[in-house]
Amino acid sequence: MSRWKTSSAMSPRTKPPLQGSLQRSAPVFAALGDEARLRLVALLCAGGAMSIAQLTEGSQITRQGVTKHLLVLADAGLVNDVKIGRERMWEFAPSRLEEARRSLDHVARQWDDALLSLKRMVET
Amino acid sequence: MSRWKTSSAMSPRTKPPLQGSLQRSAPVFAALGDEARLRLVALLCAGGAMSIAQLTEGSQITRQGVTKHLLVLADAGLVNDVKIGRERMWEFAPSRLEEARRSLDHVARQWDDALLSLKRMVET
DNA sequence: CCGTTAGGCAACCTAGGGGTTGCATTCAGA
DNA sequence: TCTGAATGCAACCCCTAGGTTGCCTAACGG
Repeated sequence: MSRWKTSSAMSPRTKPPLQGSLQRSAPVFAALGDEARLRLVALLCAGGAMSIAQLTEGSQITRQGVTKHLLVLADAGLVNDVKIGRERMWEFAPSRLEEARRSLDHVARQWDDALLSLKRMVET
Repeated sequence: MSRWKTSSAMSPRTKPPLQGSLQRSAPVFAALGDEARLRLVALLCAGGAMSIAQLTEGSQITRQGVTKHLLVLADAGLVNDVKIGRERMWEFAPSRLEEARRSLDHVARQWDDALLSLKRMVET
């Protein structure tokens, strides 16, 4: 039950924040919140599709570890996999990351607006 | 040892990814990767400084839980706290989030570039 | 001076994350 | 058809993230 208490202490006309777009980005941020996974994202982003073995090489962790990270990224919708022969190629999927970017932009803009209206209040 | 194997399978002139700016954003993303914390960020972002009690009210979790989340956000540099009387006011701190935004922009741009050069290769 | 309200501290609990190892499987190629 | 590379699967381990409860402290407001 995610009801919002419309607290009377809040400034008037404050609409309930996070009506969804930000909330939905939480899994994406969680997936990005790990250096190993950030590395994978950057690799796939710059180098196109890669196999697990390729992604593992040059890493500290095991192939199985890499696989798990890839699954996490896939759950978050940040990567897709395609089987080619005995290999499994992983590729970056930009849509969810775009969404997350927009969420951050939205938050930042909200902040700017708040600052602006505060400034206006002070100046008046 | 985060050495990069300059894999001969990679396309030429591929510079080591994540030379730092993205890597440093991992804690920020990790901090944002939780709905409760996203809610806090949005609240502080829109409503200015708030006390712990204010932030707790209308939430599912305990005051202590909120406190812990605030500490996580503070560790990530996303919020600041100021003690006023017996209250402790928390406010949003935009700099780290800006940095994270830029990181995402960078990744997205890298992806666009990769697509572009691929397209160019195909067309040639 | 006293009740009440806002927080801090510490202990505790539980589930899941990150990582590993070992073995089974599948497919490419000589 | 035999060997080896590329994965999949499952079990296991350890530690931390979330979350709670109980109690203690500090400061308002009378």
